[in-house]
Amino acid sequence: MNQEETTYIKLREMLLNGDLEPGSRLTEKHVCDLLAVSRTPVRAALLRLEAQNLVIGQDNRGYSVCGITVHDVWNANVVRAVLEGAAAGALAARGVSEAQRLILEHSIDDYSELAANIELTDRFLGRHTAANRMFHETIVTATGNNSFARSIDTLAYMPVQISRTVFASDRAFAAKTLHMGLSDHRGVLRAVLTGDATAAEMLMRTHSQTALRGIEQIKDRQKMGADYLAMPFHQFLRGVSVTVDAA
Amino acid sequence: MNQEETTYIKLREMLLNGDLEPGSRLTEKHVCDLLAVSRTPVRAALLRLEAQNLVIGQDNRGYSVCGITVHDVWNANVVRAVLEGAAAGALAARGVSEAQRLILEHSIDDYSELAANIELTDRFLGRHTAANRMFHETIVTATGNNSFARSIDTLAYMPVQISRTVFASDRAFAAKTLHMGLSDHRGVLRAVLTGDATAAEMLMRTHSQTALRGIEQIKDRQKMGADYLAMPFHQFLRGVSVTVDAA
DNA sequence: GGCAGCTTTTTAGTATACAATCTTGATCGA
DNA sequence: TCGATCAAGATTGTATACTAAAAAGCTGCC
Repeated sequence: MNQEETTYIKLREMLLNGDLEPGSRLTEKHVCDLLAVSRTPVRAALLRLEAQNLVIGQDNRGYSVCGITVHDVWNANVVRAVLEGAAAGALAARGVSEAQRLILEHSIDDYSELAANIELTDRFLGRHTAANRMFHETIVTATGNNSFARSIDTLAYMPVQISRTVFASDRAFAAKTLHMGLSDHRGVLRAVLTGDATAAEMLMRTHSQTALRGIEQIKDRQKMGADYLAMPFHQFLRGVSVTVDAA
Repeated sequence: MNQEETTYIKLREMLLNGDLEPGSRLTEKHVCDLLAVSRTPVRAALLRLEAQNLVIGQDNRGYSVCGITVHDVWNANVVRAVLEGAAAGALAARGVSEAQRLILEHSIDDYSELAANIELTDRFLGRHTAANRMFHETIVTATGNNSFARSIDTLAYMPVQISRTVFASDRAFAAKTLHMGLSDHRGVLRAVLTGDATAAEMLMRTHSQTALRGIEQIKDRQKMGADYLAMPFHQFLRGVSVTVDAA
């Protein structure tokens, strides 16, 4: 793989992990030394990261690390839920093809199997993420309006991280979320298939808010204060003890 | 201004104008010759344009010009309307500050003045765009959730172009749109101030769909076939004869 | 005449030298 | 002592040479 790509990926990883102090300056030379590449791939990586609001650049002044707080992720998920809700509504109004219906039903079958036999293994978490993702992405892409997909892509990354972390950290919460998620998916699909756009939108929006329940669950369990929303997101997640059984 | 910025702006202008054949390849050297700059600022500009989906890059193969059809703009505006609707709903639920209320009312006053005395001058169109923009942007930013603003930013550019073009091309349509727009804004503000989130969302979503009426108006007036949605957007707009009175 | 394989050419990826700009700190004067 | 001005250093902006890889063209064989 070329360096432009690896530089981008490594730097993004560091930013999302919180390895770089939020708000601190990030000079090109600093990144060059850090990753042992020349300035050209570094500049490319920084431009891409700026478009994703992970860093912010000022003219002739280089870049600063954007701090992402719990509140930012909360806000992003609110918007994501709105968009996924609208996509479900649009899909109900438009109607689904036979192939799309099969994919949606298949993802629900997978999900159902998982709900019947909960484990806290990496393998299980991976299968759950895949089934969940298949349902959500199919709803969105099946609308035929790729503005939905593009807008959601930039918002979904962290909310999905939450779900996975909370799942892995609390068996009871995982079980509850899994069963509710299953019934949510079924409800959305029913509304979509019967062409009830209003119901589909409302159900999907509510369902996609689930990540916010995950945030509140973490807050309560860790006995965090009311200012937890101002915490750097990576720090918030890092506080959660994850217990994954051996697969 | 530095070349990185001017290169980006000029190239974006050309892409949005349709000066470059959609689907055609766009090599770095080609752009260098076109704008008489070296490859460094060109690469930066292309990376930024790729993030906005105006060009698409393949590994080791450079970039291609993304063709934007009328359908793409239609889809973008559907999503924009969803987001602005949700923002209005969120704002109604959250409540507005005194300062925000004043700005919204002021923008409506401006709008009202314009509706009372319609002209088709550049100056008038500029004032209308400003008043309209002030209302929409304030609704969105006042939510305090900047994920709304960021998502909408990437979607609003072309829909706004439509409004302006249709306005300038048809006095009767302009008058109708202006009066409806005024009453829409008033309705949204009333719902927001009374805290009726459901009404605010619905009214704002419907209102933001106005650009789609503009598209249909152009289609009908130009007597275009059913396949107008597949047309390149710039070509679609270029077909509209704009008649602006001397200011 | 068509096609495989080689060669040439084009083009993106990378590194780096140099220029322009901004920051920082020191020095001089009031 | 405080402030202004200038110099030195750091950092981004720009151009360009070089490298690697892919596309295009060519040649000779079947």
